Amino acid sequence: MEINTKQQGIKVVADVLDIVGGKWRGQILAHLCDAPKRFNELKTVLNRITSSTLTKELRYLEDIKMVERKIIQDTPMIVEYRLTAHGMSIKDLIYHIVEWGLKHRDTVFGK
Amino acid sequence: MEINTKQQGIKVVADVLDIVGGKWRGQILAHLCDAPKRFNELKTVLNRITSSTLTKELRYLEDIKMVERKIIQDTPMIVEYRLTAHGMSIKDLIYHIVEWGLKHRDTVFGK
DNA sequence: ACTACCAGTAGTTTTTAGGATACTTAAGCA
DNA sequence: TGCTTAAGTATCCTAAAAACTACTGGTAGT
Repeated sequence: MEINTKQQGIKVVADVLDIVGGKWRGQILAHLCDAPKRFNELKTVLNRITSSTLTKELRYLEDIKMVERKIIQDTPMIVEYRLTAHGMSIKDLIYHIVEWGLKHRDTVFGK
Repeated sequence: MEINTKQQGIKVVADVLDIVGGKWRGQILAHLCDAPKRFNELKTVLNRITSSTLTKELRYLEDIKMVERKIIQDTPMIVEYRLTAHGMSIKDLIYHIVEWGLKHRDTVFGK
């Protein structure tokens, strides 16, 4: 199982990590894998993220069609974020990340 | 398949992305998945990385026991980097990242 | 009347990652 | 007598990411 077929593989790794990486994007996607969530739900569950950062990250994920923003009701404004059909495809990958993380946490995250 | 069992899952996502994320770590690991490589081999294949950055990243990966540094010969100093037994376990994950990336590149990396 | 909730926006400041540039040591080559 | 290779170090610097602070408007609760 060769990863680097004509240098294609490695570039893709960088691209994917651009989407899923950073301090918050992976976590946001992971939370949305389980169920759609509202703005403040995400804010609560993502410890210590600020409104402005959360907004920015969500807008980015919308732009690349991973996440959908749906206004449920206005006044009081209620907004729901959910994975798009396309965004759902990330679920498997996130699952693999979690699996690896749980298995190797002691060796790697230790100390 | 629930990801967030008692908030455990999501924290792990952040931790794993810390290891594999950033501009270079994923790429370095991906290259080492295929075969051990020497410092300057990595430097060549990772386009435009600087020596100091490469050194920093490799030291980090050593610290967390993902990568092993082996001096093959001194004067001229020849050093080889390879995945540790433990580091090998990342191969599957990288493979999944590549797979997702290749499948979804058009939708997400387009424009 | 006051307070909190909801989903943000605006502007500024801090932090961090990564880049640029110059330098090192020792051997071998020409 | 330099020039090259290998694997780095040491400093400084910049651009981007994220944090901090303050504010919005309309509604419901006490």
